[in-house]
Amino acid sequence: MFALVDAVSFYASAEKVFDPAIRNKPVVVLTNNDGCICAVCPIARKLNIPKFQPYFKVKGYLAKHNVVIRSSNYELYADLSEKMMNIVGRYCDNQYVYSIDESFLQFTGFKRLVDDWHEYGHNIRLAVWREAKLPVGVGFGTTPTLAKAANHAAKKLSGYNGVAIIDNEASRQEILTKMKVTDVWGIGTRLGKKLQLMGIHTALDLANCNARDMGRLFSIVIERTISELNGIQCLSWDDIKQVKKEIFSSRSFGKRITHIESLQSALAAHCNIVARKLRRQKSLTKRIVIFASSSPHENNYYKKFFMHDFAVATSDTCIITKAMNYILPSLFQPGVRFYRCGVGAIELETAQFMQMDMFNINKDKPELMACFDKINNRFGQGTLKLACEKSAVSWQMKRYFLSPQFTSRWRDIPKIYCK
DNA sequence: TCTGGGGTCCTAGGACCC
DNA sequence: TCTGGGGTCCTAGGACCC
Repeated sequence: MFALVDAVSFYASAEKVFDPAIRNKPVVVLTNNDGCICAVCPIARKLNIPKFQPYFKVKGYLAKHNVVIRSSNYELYADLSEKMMNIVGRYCDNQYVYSIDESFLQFTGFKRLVDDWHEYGHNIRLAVWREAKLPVGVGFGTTPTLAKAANHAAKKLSGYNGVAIIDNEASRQEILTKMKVTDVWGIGTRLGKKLQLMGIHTALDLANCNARDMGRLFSIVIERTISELNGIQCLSWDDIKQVKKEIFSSRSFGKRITHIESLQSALAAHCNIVARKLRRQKSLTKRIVIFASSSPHENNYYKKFFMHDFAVATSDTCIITKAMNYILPSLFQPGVRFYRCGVGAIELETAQFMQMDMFNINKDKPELMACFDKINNRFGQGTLKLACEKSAVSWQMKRYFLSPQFTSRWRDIPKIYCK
């Protein structure tokens, strides 16, 4: 048995945790640079506010309906996420945190312990609400894809009230019939349209297709999805938990950049993030890609990238940043109004089986990096950084509607007034 | 003033090699 | 004289997710 636990519009709910005044109001959260809407709370959803629309296009509509607007407060979300995951983790010895607000649980040998999954799911919901003030949905299923489907039912279909279970043919049919095919995990709008033309409208329609034929027609992904919808497990626990095959860090700037120093500062920050992520999943990279571009919405769209190969795979911030600095002059072009840049680690290998090079001395400093991580994890990211990262003032993202750093800054700590 | 997110994986097609 | 197989790697772009 699998379960998927995730929060109801996590970012919007997180904004409500320390601000009871907005709990009963429509709230939306914007992406970096206040670019698009990325989270819509259930109250705001009733106003038909579309997700991932540019903010400036719906500004007027939001103002008209007194919608509360917040910029993304990642410091806050990261803390609340950790808190939520710890609570959920108490209910299963086998948890995988899949994204900032989702975690998969795998229950093996729980038959004797749990005789009512429904009650168990509600216990999880109750605990998260009581301790973290976050609403979550819980979906149980015999495969990861069915757990995802049940989670969808728990949150979006009427009559489930936050918990849904697919553990027999009746419950499977009932839920899949009520789901649109595009609500299935792995089926997006593009594939959805093609399927509609084939007369496949609901999740059950899709489940009833021949997996092999559909696989030939589309891809291996859809083949696995169909099997999983039929209770045949294709995604093993190890698949879900698999380490990333590539790691990127990129961001658009708060304002356009025209100086090489600013670009260097931003790229150095991305090198740092990528290297940290590599170390966290115990990977090394053999090759990185460094890229920068102007805005695709403007004329003279400029877009460039460069690859760099390492003789010995690495996760060392200093080595990766050095490669970036080497590439930087070729990437930069005077006159271009840079809008975005980033760093990607591709071709990863596990740190456990490090392949050395006979003619190159390994310059990694694992002890230094371990110390670096320890200090930054304890005192906050950015406490220690390379000099060429400088400060982010020239390229920092716009966050006009930022809520206080309730959990990560002393002066923002919530205050309770007693009469 | 002028505005448009970020991350990961898969696939098709071409180049190249033996 | 002219034709033919099969594998790997690279790259751009597509698709999906939250």
